[in-house]
Amino acid sequence: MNDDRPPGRSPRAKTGGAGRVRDPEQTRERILDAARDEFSAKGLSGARVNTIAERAGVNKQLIYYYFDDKERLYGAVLERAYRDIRKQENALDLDALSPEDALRRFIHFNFDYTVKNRYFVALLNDENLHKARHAKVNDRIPALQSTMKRTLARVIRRGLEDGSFRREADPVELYISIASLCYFFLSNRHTLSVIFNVDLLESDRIEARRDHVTEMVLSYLRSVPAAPPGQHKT
Amino acid sequence: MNDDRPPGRSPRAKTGGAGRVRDPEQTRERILDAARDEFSAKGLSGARVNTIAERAGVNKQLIYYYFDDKERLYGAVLERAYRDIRKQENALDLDALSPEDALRRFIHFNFDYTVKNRYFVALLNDENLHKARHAKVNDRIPALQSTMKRTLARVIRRGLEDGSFRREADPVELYISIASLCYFFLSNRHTLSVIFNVDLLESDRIEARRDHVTEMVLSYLRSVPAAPPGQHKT
DNA sequence: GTCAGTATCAACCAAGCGGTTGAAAGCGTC
DNA sequence: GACGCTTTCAACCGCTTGGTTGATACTGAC
Repeated sequence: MNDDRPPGRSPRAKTGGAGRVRDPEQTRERILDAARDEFSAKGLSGARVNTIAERAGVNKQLIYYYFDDKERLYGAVLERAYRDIRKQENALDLDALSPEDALRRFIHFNFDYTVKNRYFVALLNDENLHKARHAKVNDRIPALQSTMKRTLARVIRRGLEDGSFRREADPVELYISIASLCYFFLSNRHTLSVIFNVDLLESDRIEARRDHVTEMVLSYLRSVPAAPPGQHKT
Repeated sequence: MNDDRPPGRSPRAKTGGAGRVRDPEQTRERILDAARDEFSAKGLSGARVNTIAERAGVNKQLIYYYFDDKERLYGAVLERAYRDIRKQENALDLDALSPEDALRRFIHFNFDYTVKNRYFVALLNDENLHKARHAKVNDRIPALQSTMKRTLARVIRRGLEDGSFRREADPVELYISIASLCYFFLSNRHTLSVIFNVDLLESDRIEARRDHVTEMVLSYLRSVPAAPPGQHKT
C-alpha cells in the first residue's frame, strides 16, 4: 500500500436509487468464470484485468479484494480447472471394468473432456509458457494426479494378467501418450487447419479421431513388443 | 504518423570515435534470432520490443525499419521457423527407404527436431492462442506442408503393398498422431513434471520416449484393424 | 565533392494497464 | 440506532510499452 499518499480523493456522487447486490460467493465464482474465459483466450500476459471485471459484471477492485493480484487470480483459475478434471477422472471407476473397457473409458473421457473444455487446453499451454510457476506453488495439484497413475498401472497389470494386453507399458509414458493424442489436435487446431486445409473440429472428424486414438493405444498394448520397453542403449 | 508534431528534437551529442556497423542482412537475422528467443520464451503478448532490440544488440527503431511492427516481426519469425522444418523434412528422402524404415526416419526426425528446437513448440502454441492469424495470412506455409502429406500417403501405401503394414491409415490422422506424440511431452513438460514429479527431459527418458513413440505408431500400422478406419456411426 | 537514399541512433510520446485509494452501502450484532 | 466489519464502488496513479521523430553516419552513383 502506498502509505505516504495524502488524502485527496473527492467524495464521489451518490449512486442512483439502485442498491448494490451483495453475494460474495457468487461474485467470486463469476470472477473465476470470466477470468477462465479471458486467460484461455488471451493468455496471462494478453489478458486484461479490466476486461475480466467487465465480463464478470463487477467492479475491478473486487478482483484485488478476492485474489490479491492478476497472477493469483490466474493461479486460482488453474487450480479450479485441475480440481474439476480430477474430480471427473476419479469418478470414472475404472477398476470396475475389464482392462480393455477401462482403457476405452479413460481415453474417451480424456478426449471428450478436451473437446468440451477447450479452455483447459489453452490454460495448460499458457501455464507451460510460464514454466508451470503457478502450478508449482500449488500443493493440491500433484496429489490429485497420483491416484490416476496408480489406477492406470492397475489397469495395465490386470490386462497383462488376463492376456488382453501383451506389453508391460510404463504408466507414465502411456498416460503422456494418451494425453498427447487427445490434446494436441485441439491445442494446435488452428495451425493444423492452415497446413491441411481441413476443419479438425467438424463432428465426423472428431468422432473418427476418437476412434483412431483408441485404436492406436489399444493396438499398442495388445501387440507383442519387439524389444523390452525402457531398454537402455549403452 | 503524427504529422502535426512540431519540430522539437534537440540535436543529440555526437557519438564517440566508434563508427556504426552497417550490415542490413546480418542485422535482420540478428533481430529475427532475438525475436525468436523472446517470442518463444514469453509469447507475443508478453514479449517486449525493447528486449528484442537489446538481445539483438541493435537500436529499437531498426525493428520498425525492417518489420513495420511487432506483429509482423512475429509473423516473420514464424515463417522462418516453418521454412526451416520443411526444408529439413523435405531432405529426409523417405521414398528411398522401406516403409517401416521410412516411418522410423520420419518419427525420429520429428521427435529430435522438437527436442532440439523447443522454440518451435512454444511458437506453435502461441500461434494457436492467436488462432493462427499470422500463419493464415502467409501463403507459403500450406504449400510447404502438402508434400509431406503425400509422402506419408505413399509410405503407407507401400507398406500395405509389401505387407509390413496391415491397416490403411488416414495420412492426415497419422501425421497428427505422430506430431502429437513427438510434441506434447515437450510442450507440456512443465505441468507434466509437476504432476508426475519427474524430469521429462532427462536424456534416458527422452530416448525411452522416442522408442515408445516409434513402437506405438508402428504397432498401430502393423496390426489388423478391428473395424475399418473412418467408419461413420449413423 | 555532391547528392540521394539507406541504415542506424537517442530521445520522446500517448495510450494502456495493473494496482491503489477514499468512500459508500449492506448487514449482523449489541 | 450505533457500530464494526464486509462487500462494493468510482476515480485515480505511476509505470510500461509500442511506435514515432528528427537527426546523423554511411555508401554508391554521378
